[in-house]
Amino acid sequence: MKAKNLETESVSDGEIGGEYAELGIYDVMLLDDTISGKSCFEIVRSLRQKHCRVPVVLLTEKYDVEDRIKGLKAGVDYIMCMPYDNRELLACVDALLQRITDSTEEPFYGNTRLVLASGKLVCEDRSVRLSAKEFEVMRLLLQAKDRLLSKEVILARVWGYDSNAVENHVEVYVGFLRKKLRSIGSNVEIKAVRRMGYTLELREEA
Amino acid sequence: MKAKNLETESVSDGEIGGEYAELGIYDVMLLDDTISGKSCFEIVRSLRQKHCRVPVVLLTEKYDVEDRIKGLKAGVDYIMCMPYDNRELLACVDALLQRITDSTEEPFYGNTRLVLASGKLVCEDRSVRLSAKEFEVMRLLLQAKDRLLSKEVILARVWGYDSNAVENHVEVYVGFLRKKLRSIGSNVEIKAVRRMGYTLELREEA
DNA sequence: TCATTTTTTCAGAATTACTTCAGAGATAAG
DNA sequence: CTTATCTCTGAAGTAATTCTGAAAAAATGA
Repeated sequence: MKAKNLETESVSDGEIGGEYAELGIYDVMLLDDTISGKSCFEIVRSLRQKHCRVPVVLLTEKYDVEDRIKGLKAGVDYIMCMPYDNRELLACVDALLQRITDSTEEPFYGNTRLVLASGKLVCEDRSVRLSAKEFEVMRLLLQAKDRLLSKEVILARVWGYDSNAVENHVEVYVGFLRKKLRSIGSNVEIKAVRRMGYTLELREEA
Repeated sequence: MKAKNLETESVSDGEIGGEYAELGIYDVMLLDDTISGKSCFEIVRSLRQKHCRVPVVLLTEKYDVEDRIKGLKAGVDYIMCMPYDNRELLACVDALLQRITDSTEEPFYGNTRLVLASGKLVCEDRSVRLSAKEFEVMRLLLQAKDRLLSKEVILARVWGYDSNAVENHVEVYVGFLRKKLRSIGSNVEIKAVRRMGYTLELREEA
């Protein structure tokens, strides 16, 4: 599902849905109570534990206060009982999407900031323009802060999970970004963690 | 058997199945009553005596209350009569798997914590990055808490039960981890128990 | 104590993963 | 159409992890 003029994709197995969500390529997740596999609560809880903040709407068969509490505790954003009013669902999805688009804070790390409006990487008084792909990769890294991002996830989010891009693309773009970071005297370093992925670190001063 | 999209492996001899299970590389064990070799009860009892907590589902031919009680006492987690409802079996396996997957909390011991997202071992304000293999071994040890882990089990889970890695690999990696634990001032110690394996302990203060 | 077994440590070798580069293909702008 | 920029590709170079075998140290038991 991407922005408005909602594109959707559905899976019937809860486990797999969870895996998809982790890829971080969706904007909102609708969870049906009657789904097979793990319980909805489990899916959400496990997503949250993995720091996946995708908004989740739970569609449930019956109204049960206990369940609702459980759901919310697990990290569900909104719960709707069937039969639900379609307009409410749409409104709710809109509201949740809003939250994302609203979070237009400029991501930063160390002395370096990514200016979304101009697509530039800024460090004190120096700046450098990023290409579209460079921008996407840099944004992901900045949003992850000091968490580790696997190449798989970066590929899925920047190139799309069904593209035929390979991991070398990520490596090449990380190379571009490193050069640009150096060129503006940033103290941010993109560190490769062998077999695990990439993460940001502050450059050690000599 | 791994998470969902269940991978399975089957053996027809109870004795051997028991040995496999002890390796600790399976998530759930389905035991068929009609199996040859030792009785199911024996297998389970012996596993439990060896502190192997792998969830066991017993599939039994006939409904016999006495047997059921016997099974549960032996340490079986769930009993199903044939012909059983596939959905019940799936639900039950799911629930059991859940117990495992739920332990996605960041494992810790003493003053030391393994941060899954960044792949770092953290102790108060100091931290150190682990390599992929170091990470796996440390995670196992932390998850085991103060239970004993044999080198055989560590090998099977980190290197795979069919790899040709030898016990020295485990010894070497335990060495790496000890050095890193010391480097961040952790009070956790990886203690070797001769002929048995490794376990975590708090370092004695002088 | 001494002999034996098991664990620890180490240094170098092998392997695997990452980095870089040069150039080809695409796409967009002038 | 030409030029410039961005993106992709494959190959070659580089570096870090992982493995290996052997020697040293520690534990066990006679």
